[in-house]
Amino acid sequence: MPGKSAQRVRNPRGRGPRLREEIVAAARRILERSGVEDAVTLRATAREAGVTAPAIYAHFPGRTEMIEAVIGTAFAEFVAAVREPLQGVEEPAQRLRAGCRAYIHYAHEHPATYRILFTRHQPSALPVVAGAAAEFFQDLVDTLAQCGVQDDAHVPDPQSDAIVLWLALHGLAALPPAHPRFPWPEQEDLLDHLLERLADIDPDRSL
Amino acid sequence: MPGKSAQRVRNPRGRGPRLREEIVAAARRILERSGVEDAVTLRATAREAGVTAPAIYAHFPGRTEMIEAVIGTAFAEFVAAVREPLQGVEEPAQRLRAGCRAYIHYAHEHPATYRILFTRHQPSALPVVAGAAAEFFQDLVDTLAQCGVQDDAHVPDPQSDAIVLWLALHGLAALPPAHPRFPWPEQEDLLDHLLERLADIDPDRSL
DNA sequence: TGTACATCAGTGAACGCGCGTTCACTGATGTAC
DNA sequence: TGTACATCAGTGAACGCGCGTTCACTGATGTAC
Repeated sequence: MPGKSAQRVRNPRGRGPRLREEIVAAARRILERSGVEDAVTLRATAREAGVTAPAIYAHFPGRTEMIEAVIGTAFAEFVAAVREPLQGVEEPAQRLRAGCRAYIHYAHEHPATYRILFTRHQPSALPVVAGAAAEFFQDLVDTLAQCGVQDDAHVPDPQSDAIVLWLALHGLAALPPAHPRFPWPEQEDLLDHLLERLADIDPDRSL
Repeated sequence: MPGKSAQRVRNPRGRGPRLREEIVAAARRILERSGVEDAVTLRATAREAGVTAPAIYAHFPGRTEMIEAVIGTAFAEFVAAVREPLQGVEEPAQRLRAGCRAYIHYAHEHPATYRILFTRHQPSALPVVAGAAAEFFQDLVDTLAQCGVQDDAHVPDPQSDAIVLWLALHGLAALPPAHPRFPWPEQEDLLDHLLERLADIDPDRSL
């Protein structure tokens, strides 16, 4: 009854819990392949993992909790992906640009995952999610503050500026894929323009 | 078999097509009530409309087309809602502010509808949608151009500025509802800040 | 004015399907004696 | 070293449900004669 292709070998004695990770990974593959959360059924996930449906109940109380686990894992991965390219970059403007690029890049590489993280009807109550969002945002505020945005007619306010920047980033991540017939400019150009307007950072395509 | 509450009376002879509108209206109620598109099943919509499921096939080839009709109707309503408050307002900055407020207002009053219009996996191929989006955006460009954004270190570029403004508006419309645990500032303040940064418009709470 | 008839706006029963979940079970494997 | 036994990692069959869609039908109503 499991997937014909998989030919999964049963986990050895102590290693049962390993299936949990395989289930989450399978669910994430289905999510990205189909693009929609409701394709991630318990049965489809079991098939993808090469296991029968009831086997999932050894690791999750039900489908709801399985999907919550997917969200938690994905959010952690997202935050890591946005942070990773900052390693070793010192100059604030370059840090900001690198982080924003990574944000957009992740969203376009994993559109369905991004959507489940940031556009869901039922927001996840997972502490992981709230924590990760706060962490990500604090990074943004700090970097922006280091950039020392100077606007003549404007009192510096990194907190509010960071929020507006995040809002625009989300727009850039989410809107073009949802309205592909609209004549969007190049993503890179849009990001440059956005950073210029919102963080006073000159375009720099060197990175 | 129809909904107990409805007690619908059958349409008179020539007025069969009226049911089409009732079906779309019923589907939109279910969409907003549930928050998710996949709750808008053919059977649930029929129940809500006070009709049996097969009756829908007289007006739509299937569920897919029924949902497309919902999207088309909703998009037209959205564009009208954003335009309506501009009537009679002449001053460009006030026009821009009024339009943006209406945008955000619509999104928060009809979150599920906004989501289906702007965050769908499968973008609608309806010409209505592409047309309405283009129309809405052209308004934004024109108004922004009339505002005559002046930035010292910046060549005016209403087209790009309008896009960035739209991206941020979308963020403001979509992100706070999806992450309610994040400590967002007041919507109005955020919108003010956003317009100040992206359109050089001073906060004016008079309107 | 009366009646046969066509049409219109639906109904009611049925189909096959995939779903989430429950339950009793199985067979390999480590452990105790 | 051999064997009984407990445990672990699952399987297989079954349930009731709501779904999209098809099909034959019905009953009210306007129209032709």
